Amino acid sequence: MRAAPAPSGSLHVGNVRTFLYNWLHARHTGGIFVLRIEDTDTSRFTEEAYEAVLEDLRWLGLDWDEGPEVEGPHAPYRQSQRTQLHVRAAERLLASGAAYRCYCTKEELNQRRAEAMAERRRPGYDGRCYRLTPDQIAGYEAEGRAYTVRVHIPDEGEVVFEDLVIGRIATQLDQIDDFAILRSDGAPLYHLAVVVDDGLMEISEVIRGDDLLSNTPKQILLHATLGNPVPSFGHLPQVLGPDRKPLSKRHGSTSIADFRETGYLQEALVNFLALLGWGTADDTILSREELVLRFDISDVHPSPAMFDTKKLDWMNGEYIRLLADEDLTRRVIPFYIRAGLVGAQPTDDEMNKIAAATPLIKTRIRRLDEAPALVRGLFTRVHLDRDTARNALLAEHVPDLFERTMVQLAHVDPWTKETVEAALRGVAEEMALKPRNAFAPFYVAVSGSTVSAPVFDLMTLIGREECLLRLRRALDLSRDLAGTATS
RNA sequence: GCCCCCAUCGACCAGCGGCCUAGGUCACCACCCUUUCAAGGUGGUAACACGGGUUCGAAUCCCGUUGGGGGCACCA
Repeated sequence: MRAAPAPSGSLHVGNVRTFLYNWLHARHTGGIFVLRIEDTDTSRFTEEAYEAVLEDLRWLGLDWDEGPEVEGPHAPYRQSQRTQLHVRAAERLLASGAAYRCYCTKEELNQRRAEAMAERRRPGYDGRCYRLTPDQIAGYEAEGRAYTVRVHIPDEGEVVFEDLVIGRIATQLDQIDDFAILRSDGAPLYHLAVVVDDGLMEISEVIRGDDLLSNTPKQILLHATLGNPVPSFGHLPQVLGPDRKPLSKRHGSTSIADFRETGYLQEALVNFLALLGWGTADDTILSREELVLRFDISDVHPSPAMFDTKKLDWMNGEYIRLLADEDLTRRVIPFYIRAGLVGAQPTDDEMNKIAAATPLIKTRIRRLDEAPALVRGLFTRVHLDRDTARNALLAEHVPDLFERTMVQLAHVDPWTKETVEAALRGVAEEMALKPRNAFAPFYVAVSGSTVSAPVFDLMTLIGREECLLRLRRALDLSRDLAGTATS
């Protein structure tokens, strides 16, 4: 079995899902996975896009057996470098009489299409150049008129194939027009290019988006006239946005690069995407190995699936919790750097804090980019904004609480999480405060927010001196607020 | 306009004629745990689009309706 998904633009949720299903199918069946780049549309496929596609695929861990960089017996693997092969195939079809020259100009075609629409007929090509007499052809040639090359499709009969995910599809030939395979400037068109490449690369299974479903009979016909064995086809339904419309840029960014930047794990993304159109009765979290083992293309849902960010976020959190601390630390560092918490080259002291913070954030983040906010107080003396302070520090007992605690903390020895915690709990008990009232003020004093990593840990990590400083500052602010409030 | 595809909780999947009083997961709600926020635990709300057949029996098969999507290019 050989499969060759062919990205024709930058990687996003939709085409990565297609790519992943190809990959899973190939790995599951022990087949060969070929990567072919369809880069003939230079307006949307630049050299940077090419690099980005390879980088994204590597990041996702979707490796290919033949294709760019690894190469293989069917090189080149970039469609833009294969045009001679396509043109040669077209010439063969022309010579055999399966294809013919069409001298209609674009203007004529557009006009006839408009007329057909107005008369409620099919807007496709009417086949008139197929019926040209030798004299007419000679006339056009003498004029030096440009021509496209079209394949002739008979009106009688039907094309039938068994789609791997949808099932039996039958199409009447009168629904298919004589479509063009070569432009008047000699450039090969899409249908020709894929069919020729699939044939030459001995692709046996074509798994792609269902936007190509209606065009598949054309390609099957082409394969047949070219003398290729016809591959099996499997068409995947669209991925939908939250509004149930096909996912697109309108729905915000769906590019793989952006998911990476936002702190999604490739493991989670792969798992999640695999479940978009396929699934098992019970399990949701499935490792790459389990996916390969259990994935079956014939189990794929024929109906479109909606891309649900909430479930992705949950799953990403699950995968974060599954990581070893060292692994999570390594992955989260770039996010601390980008958030400005530490420099591009963290100091030893910073590295120690980062490592110590990992277990504190592990159950609290769903995306890596959420980490910095939880531990900001570890690295900087966060600003206390007055609204947060007013909510948390204005209560009557706060100044007393802080003062007593500061006295206790001054004597804590050694300075460990246990002793710090004991000091705070001691004061809380002494003042008969509920946990909420006893500890919330410290969160704000130390981290600037009530949403943060656990405060005993933070206090321990920033040290006695810094800790007392921040409490002092919060105490002053608390008194200041109380003063303004009463006056 | 013509052709094709699709249709189970809000979302993703399970279901391939009786195991269905329709199962799992996310989300949502409640409770428990708890130093904030989470994580974790327990429980709960919630669906076979509609109408006809076929059958002893239908979410599962057939037909139609409705709704959604795609295609009909000298785009890919």
